[in-house]
Amino acid sequence: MATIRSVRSRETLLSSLQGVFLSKGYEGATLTQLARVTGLGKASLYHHFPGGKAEMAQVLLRDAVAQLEQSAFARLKENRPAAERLRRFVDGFDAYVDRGRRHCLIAVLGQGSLGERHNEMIAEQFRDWQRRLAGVYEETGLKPKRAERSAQALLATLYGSLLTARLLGEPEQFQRAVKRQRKSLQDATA
Amino acid sequence: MATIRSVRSRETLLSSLQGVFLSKGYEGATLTQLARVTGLGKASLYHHFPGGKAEMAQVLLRDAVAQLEQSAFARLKENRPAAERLRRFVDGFDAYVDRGRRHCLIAVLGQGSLGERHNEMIAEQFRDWQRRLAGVYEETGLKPKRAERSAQALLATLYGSLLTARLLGEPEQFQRAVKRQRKSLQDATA
DNA sequence: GTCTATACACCGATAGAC
DNA sequence: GTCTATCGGTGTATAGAC
Repeated sequence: MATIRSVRSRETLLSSLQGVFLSKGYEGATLTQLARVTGLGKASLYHHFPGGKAEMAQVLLRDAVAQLEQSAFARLKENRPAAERLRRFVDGFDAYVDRGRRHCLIAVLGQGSLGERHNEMIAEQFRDWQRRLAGVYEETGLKPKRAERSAQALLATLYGSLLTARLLGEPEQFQRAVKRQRKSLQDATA
Repeated sequence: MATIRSVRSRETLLSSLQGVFLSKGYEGATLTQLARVTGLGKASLYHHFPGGKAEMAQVLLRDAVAQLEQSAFARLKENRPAAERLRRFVDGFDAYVDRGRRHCLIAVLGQGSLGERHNEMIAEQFRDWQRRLAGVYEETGLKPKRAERSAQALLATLYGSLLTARLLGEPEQFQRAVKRQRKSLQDATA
């Protein structure tokens, strides 16, 4: 079912769908909009996603987790000094959200009504990410408790500055927050 | 139109409606649900809010701004040392979101599709709040630039830890973040 | 794999009795 | 001020031709 061309097409298809869910949320995204941005008819969407809107969101969610993993969290495993890995993680997150101009689909769908099982999956994923971040903080010399706190604080700062920057309509605020984080990670291990 | 009893009733009415918008978002909240939680028929809701769902959200939004102002930001104007006012602001925010168990309606509706005018109103409100926070930080001895950064960082931390704590289903994470903020505000001016 | 046409439920909203 | 009944519109989803 997946020819070489269709693999690329599927990526652009998913990307178009993602745009709608990002800006409208799960409930706000309608099949009419989803069909329009993809250039397909509604019925054609059901060929690609027999489960309808719920399946689209599910696929996009897994996709977003994979992308964020690849863009950001994978860098925690590189063969570099711990502090440098943390800095590169921050940069990866920065890139994933397009420097504050785009929201994170996981956060968008995680607050919504996609069902308890999905929320639990997202929570599990976040717990894993926090653990891994804490592990790297430990490598920089922090005690476990402090490392855990730093990991939580880092994620909170990234998502929080993304949120407030978007509420304000000023992506620059997010960029400045990222810059500060980079700086503080630099200083901590200078 | 507003007898003494109806004033109290209106508060509980608004509170019920708020619960639906908080958990379902604007698009996700249906008139059927809104009617059910209030114990009224759909048609009766239109007596209280002739503008329908949009008016309910608008009223609730203004209400939330007023509540957050009263619970938290008003404390920045008290006759106390600046650092103590900041600490009391944090505690007020903590109380407003019920120690991390409840989301902030402004953040929920702000990301949504309530129209450009509302988003601009929310952005303006946040800018004002940031300015006022920065002003108090200046009073603690910080230079304007640093004060502005601290204000942005404080709001980002509060909203970010609220977001991540809720994604994780662990309000305790928010409470710990609040505790840390209090502590750092204590140390900064010990 | 995409389309047109359509089913059918539910949405927001209104009419009008009480 | 609340209700029942109902409207028109749109939402998700499907049938079936091509």
